[in-house]
Amino acid sequence: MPELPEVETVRRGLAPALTNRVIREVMIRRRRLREAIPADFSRRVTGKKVQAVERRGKYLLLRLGTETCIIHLGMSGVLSLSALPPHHKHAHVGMLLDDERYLIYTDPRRFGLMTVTARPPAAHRLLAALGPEPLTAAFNHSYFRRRLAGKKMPIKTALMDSHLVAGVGNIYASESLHQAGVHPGTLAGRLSADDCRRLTAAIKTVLRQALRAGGSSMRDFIAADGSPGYFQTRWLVYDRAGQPCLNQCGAQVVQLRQSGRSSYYCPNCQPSPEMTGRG
DNA sequence: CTTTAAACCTGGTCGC
DNA sequence: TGCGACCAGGTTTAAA
Repeated sequence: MPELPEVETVRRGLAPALTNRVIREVMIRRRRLREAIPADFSRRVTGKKVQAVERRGKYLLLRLGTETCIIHLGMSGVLSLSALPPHHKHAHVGMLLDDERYLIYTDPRRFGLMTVTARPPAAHRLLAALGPEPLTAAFNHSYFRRRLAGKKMPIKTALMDSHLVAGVGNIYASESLHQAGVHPGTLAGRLSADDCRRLTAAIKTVLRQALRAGGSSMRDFIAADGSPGYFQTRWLVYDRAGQPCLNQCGAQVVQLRQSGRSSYYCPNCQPSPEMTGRG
């Protein structure tokens, strides 16, 4: 479950090692991921120099001059550097660099993706419809409120829509709602202006905190340098059903299911809208 | 149009 | 010990 902070942590870890490296050879051991790796992927990537490692939402972008390699880690994807070619059962792609190291893509659940585009990556179909980056000024409460207006889906579900805002996943959606004091079941279009303001701020704060902790969310997340990335942060509500709210309000964290996903909230700190006079 | 559910996939856990 | 049921997650596609 790499969300924005984890992907950004991977980017920061890999950028110094990959920038100015030339990809000498590409080894594809398994082509079928979320989408099949294109048949001409190896040809288009081999011999190219990595000019920059960028991120958009949860997508990593290896800028290769005329081409850009687009990588998504899905929920179990890991990028690592190795002295050995890919050999692990779920190591699907290896790229031999000109420093004799391999960039290895491992993804047991194969929800990830790897492709290449010659166009500006922002115009690629995977990125074109993404909402604003949550840590930029483009994502602000007036934008947020306008996009939520009239929506009848729960705010938790809306938060996870990458077309609304890019990079927020299941964990940080719950954490942001908790920090903002908004019940996850509140219909998106019924958030007050102040709710939108607090929630916008909470999303930014929660993501920045996780980023500072080095990316926190994956049970099976390994940072680019091989160290576990999740040990520093503790979530206030996520995965804490039945445990006391860490605001020490005396209530226990409640788990509910929304759109097939688990959500967690504190019934005291995040009162349901029916109880606030706004429902 | 909006919203929801199913699909993809593997590995870990839980109950029997 | 084994086995089935279920859960985790991001995103797209299909269905309602």
